[in-house]
Amino acid sequence: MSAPAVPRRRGPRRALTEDEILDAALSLLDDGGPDAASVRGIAARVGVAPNAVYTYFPDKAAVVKALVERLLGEVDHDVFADRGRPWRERVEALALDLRAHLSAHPGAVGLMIGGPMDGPHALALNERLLQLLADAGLDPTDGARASYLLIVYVFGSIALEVADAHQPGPLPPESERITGRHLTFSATPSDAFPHSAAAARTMAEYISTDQYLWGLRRILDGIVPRDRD
Amino acid sequence: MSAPAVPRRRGPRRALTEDEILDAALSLLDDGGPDAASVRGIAARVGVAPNAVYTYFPDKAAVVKALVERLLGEVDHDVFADRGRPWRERVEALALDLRAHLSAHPGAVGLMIGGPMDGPHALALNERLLQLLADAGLDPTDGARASYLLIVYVFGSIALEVADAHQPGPLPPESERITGRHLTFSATPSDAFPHSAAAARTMAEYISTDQYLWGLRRILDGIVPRDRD
DNA sequence: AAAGCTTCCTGGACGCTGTACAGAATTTGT
DNA sequence: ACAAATTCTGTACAGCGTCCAGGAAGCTTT
Repeated sequence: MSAPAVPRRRGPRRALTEDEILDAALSLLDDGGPDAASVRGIAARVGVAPNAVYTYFPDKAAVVKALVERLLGEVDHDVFADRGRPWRERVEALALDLRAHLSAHPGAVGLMIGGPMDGPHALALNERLLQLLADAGLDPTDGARASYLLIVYVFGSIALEVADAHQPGPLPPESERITGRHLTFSATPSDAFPHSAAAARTMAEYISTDQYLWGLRRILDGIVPRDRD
Repeated sequence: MSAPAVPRRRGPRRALTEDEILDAALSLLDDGGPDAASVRGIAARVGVAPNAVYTYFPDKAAVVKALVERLLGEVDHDVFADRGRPWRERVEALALDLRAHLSAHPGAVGLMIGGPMDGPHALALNERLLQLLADAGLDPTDGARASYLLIVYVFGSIALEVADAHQPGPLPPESERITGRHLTFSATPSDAFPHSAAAARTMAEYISTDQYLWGLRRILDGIVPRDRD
């Protein structure tokens, strides 16, 4: 049973696997941003000639697509599929999980929203979200609409967050980025932009987890109004 | 008074203006997507040698930045600044205006969210949105948070919408894109993805103006709860 | 065991990219 | 008239994605 049972095809053994290529691409992406994840760079990292990559993927776009799929797959755990918990908690868990996974790879976020997310893992994610909103009592149409609203919010937030980083490489800690933004916004001229100048502190925190959750909860309130007292 | 009064600097007259370069860049972007908007392409379009572009902008990133700023500026009209109208209407007008302007240039959307939007026109947009939400009765902190929530939604929606286009060039009509998506989603296996298969119609309409407004209204409801009857 | 077919990887090349450098041409200030 | 400043061109370099031809490796058939 340990035998792969796969009828080995002809020709020399492969020196690599698709996964090793994706590993290399991701680590280059993390270190040096999108420009660093070149076919030549990937090949050098795994120790083959540049064009050997084309044995595993038809072109660079396919590498990117596979990488995006893999990152989406990492999230597909059932952290938020526990149907015993309140549905709001489950949505928040999913949203936080996605943000944590994706902002760990800032260079990949641009690639993700640069093309349609129509792979199997994206579909699986959508399915779970639809299930979750059905559990919340939404009818199928509203559930689907709400699902997309949430997806737009989550990916939009993450995209704007990583776009705020001024250089490639891993994101600095949140507090550091907020401090930097605060320094920038403090220079806002209060005569031309009075509201902006007054809101500098809050604007510095646009990229914070607090703002992320605040916005998410406003959306959930809009989807399923809470009781007022 | 028609005299520019600008003490012409030395050297030969400039053959172009910054705006002509941005025009060329935008039209290339519209026709052939991001790849087509190369420095060489721009230079050829305006009839100069490639490196002449560097007389007007320090590098390509500066061209992109200026182009993004210009597109944001086109929206800065006071369509939504009419403080006599209900604030919800004004937000919807802004959101629709932004979507119309930006999705007219799909190739530019990726460039827009690829970097921080911190130019003067972006700031002006933020200022007006803050003003609008202050008019709605929100306190400064909630107003700023709500402002960012709306920005995330608008730009996230547009980004996902243009990412759904499978080829460069202008977006096909909405109805056409929805039909194409419906064809795709109709193939969803209903055993593995029951909710998705059942919601295929709604999912095809994710990129529609209806869905866009539906999501926007849910967000507005979440920000300022409507009275229930 | 030998021959043949299939597959993998390499060296080299092509056309493209952004951009740096040197020089010729043009206009202004002295 | 001369000097200084500015613009644009020609050329070049390194890097990019990708294609092609060819040698090496290994399974399949004879």
